[in-house]
Amino acid sequence: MSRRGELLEFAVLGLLHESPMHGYELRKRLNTALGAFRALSYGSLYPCLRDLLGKGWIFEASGGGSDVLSGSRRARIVYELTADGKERFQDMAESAGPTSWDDEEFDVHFAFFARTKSEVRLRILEGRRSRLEERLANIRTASARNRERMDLYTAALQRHGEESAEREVRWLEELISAERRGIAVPLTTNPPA
Amino acid sequence: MSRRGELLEFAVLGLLHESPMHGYELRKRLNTALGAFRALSYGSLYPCLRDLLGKGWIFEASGGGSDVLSGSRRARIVYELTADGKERFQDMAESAGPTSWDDEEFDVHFAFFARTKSEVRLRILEGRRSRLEERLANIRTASARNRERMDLYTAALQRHGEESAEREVRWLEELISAERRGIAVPLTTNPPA
DNA sequence: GTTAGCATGTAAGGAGTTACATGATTTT
DNA sequence: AAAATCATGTAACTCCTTACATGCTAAC
Repeated sequence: MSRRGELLEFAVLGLLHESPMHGYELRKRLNTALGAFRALSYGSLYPCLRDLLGKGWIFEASGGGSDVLSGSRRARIVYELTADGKERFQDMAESAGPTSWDDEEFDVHFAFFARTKSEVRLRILEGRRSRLEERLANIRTASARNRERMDLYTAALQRHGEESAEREVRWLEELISAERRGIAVPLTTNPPA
Repeated sequence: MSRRGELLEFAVLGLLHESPMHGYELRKRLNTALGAFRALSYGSLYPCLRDLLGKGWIFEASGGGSDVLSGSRRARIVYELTADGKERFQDMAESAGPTSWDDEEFDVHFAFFARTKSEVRLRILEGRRSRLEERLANIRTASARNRERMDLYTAALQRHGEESAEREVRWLEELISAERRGIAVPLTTNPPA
């Protein structure tokens, strides 16, 4: 029992793998860095951390880091990965199942691609692409079938969704061909001025 | 009790407002036409229909429609809106609260804009825009703050999210200015060849 | 001095999925 | 003859949010 948020656990382990952190900051990173978890609440995060402790994948490293905690605010609990935790993270990053192309799971996997084998990266990128192409096909047959009886706004929404999916497919295509050529990551566009 | 899926109820009423339908088809339309409910299951839909019946907002109009049901497959249950149901739908379409700019709720509201007052449409479009601009601001400060310690893939994911949000803001801007000029819906792009 | 941000947690409940149960019809 | 699609429904379970509870510090 207690299959509490596999995906959330994966994301938390991944962020802690980069550097030790306390809960409050973890939440902020989950909300911004990762596309998934736009609005994750503490009511999910803290119980998740409790479970990870129980499993022995993280431990409390409260006062020890390079973090400046001179002015004492409320005692922050800094979490760090155990050896087991690092192993679990690698297992999760290395495994690509049919759920890995779901919107949220894809985002999380992608965010940790730097610690994923190239071969697995490729499988996930391709899986994601065919998932989106499936979606596109559905939208297209649906809008062909209902052409007449659909009002302008519904059509506009569908068209917008179609365009977004098309853009993501192109993005994936770039990433896939770069991956095949052994290049790390193509920068999507020129950086903001 | 039984505050079962306000949003789902709204969407179902909206689709039935267009034309009577049975559950199976309703699900398909919810999955394709509306951006939300990409993967709605029967386990959510049928209980929802049961509740709507209980509230007297829809009724079973099984054999009566213009639908061809010559070759009898399994008896389909076709639902239709009651007068109360139409009223409820109008109330919901007309009301714009702070939740109306959430991803899913926005999509559903937008899909039914044809039956929404122009003034309300404008409020929802503007609310959605500022929600997205808020999100953009968050992403930008976060990526400025972490510039160094972020690996290429995490950065690429964030950049992609940023671009998607930017595109949606531009899309909204077109819709808003068209709405102000009293034009119905600008076609987003040239139709597919 | 009061609002906003930092920081951690719990209990109750909402909204949905998965897996199950059933069976006809059309396509391959 | 097998597989896919049509069609309806229930029970158990999962994951997450909301609302609550607490208290300190920085900015306005």
